[in-house]
Amino acid sequence: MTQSTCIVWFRRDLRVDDNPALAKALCHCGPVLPVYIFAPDEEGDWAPGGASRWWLHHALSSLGEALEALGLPLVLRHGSSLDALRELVAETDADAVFWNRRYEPAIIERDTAIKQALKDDGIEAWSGNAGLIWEPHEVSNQSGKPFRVFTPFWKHLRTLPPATPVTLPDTKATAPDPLPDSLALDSLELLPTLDWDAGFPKRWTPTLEGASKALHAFLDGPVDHYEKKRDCPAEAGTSRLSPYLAHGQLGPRQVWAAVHASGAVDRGAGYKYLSEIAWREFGYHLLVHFPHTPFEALSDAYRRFPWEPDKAALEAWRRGCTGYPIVDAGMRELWHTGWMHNRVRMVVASLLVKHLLQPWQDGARWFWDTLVDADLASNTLGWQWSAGCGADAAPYFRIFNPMLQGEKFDPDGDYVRRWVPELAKLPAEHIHTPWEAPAEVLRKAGVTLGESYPEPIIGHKAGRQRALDALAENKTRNG
DNA sequence: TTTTGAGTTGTTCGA
DNA sequence: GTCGAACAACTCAAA
Repeated sequence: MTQSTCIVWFRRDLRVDDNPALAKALCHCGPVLPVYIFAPDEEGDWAPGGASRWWLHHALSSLGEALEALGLPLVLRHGSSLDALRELVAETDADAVFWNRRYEPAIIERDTAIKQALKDDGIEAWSGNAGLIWEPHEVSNQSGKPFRVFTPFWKHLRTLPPATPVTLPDTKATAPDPLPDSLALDSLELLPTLDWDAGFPKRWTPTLEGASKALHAFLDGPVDHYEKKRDCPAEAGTSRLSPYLAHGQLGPRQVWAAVHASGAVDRGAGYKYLSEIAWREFGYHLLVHFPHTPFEALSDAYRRFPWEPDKAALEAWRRGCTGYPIVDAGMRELWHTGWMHNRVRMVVASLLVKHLLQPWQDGARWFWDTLVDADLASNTLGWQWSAGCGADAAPYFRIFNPMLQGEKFDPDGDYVRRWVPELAKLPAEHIHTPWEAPAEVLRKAGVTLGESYPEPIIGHKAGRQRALDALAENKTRNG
């Protein structure tokens, strides 16, 4: 007698190792059908942005190869997830669908409905955990409430055993016969039509092999100097694992275990990095417990903040034409590589929401569209933190001084030179403040302010004061 | 029960 | 030049 097929529905867990849904399916005895369904309309206004889709294309290609090696071709579908799953159930006579959970509010709602619908059809529907070390509903403070401050959250996590990676069973699986039709990857049209992504392949290897190499390259060296060098954008001091984590080519459990196995924690280093993994967990904790936060401030006091939306200011920021070199370098790094160094993300965010008084949601949306590591939980947490309106927010008076940040963290100006070539010939002394450079220095460097490079979009002192005034005004309004 | 201290990522000002 | 204080309001846990 033939066994029924089990469908593995891949989503943001585009890997073979440490994949509970795949592992469970391989224990199921019957044929296994891996499927990915591209359903951007179901993402609740957070369909993958352009950079994320570019990565997704390559991640799917890589996953397809890895599954092929197991003898399980990946089937691609497009459109309604429930319809596609039902079609595949019918085509393969499947009796089970397994997947790994996602935590975005719209996806939780969709998946809950799909699970019920499949059960009503008489199909076993099961979801596992591939995306987090500690799931949001397992974690609460002593009052039984969700945490709103990182440090107690992190202290609490350290009292809990971390989930460990799942290993695949040593069983051979077969694909269903006949195999259902698959769309061609290209037909999903995930790659940009204009030539915007030209610089991405130079920076990234968006494959499973690339994920593994990036993890080990980080653990073989940079992790030991992470605490100091992670703030210097000109250096490769950070892990650069975020896009692999965002697409599930690496799971946080794997990263956690690898950091420990590398001995970095025992050497005293590594701990700071693990706390960054915990920040990712904190982002998901907040997203699940406060599901309105991708759209609205967590803090009630910021719901009617006197933002001053200004299309021209927003556009200057997006294009990297604010006249603040460190900010413009960051925005251009983002555009050209789909990624921005974390220190610089804070600086550009501070300028947008404080000096320019633009709604943080506009910045979050631009990051969403342009980051290869776009992740709703981390993006929301980061922007609400910068705007001061979220959990464990930056204090209102923390208004970054873009010149000081540049001088502190890019002292030689190498980061600015790399991404703002029109300033490349300025000496380090003036590279973060070109408007204060003597005329002769500017002339020699070939810089004409207002022509080859803009004047600051707003003076630092004036922008800072306007932000403080808006914050005072907000306090009067709300409270 | 109430109080107290501390909290990712900073800047400015005045001594 | 360096250094400490001040810049809210609220969360959380320990005392």
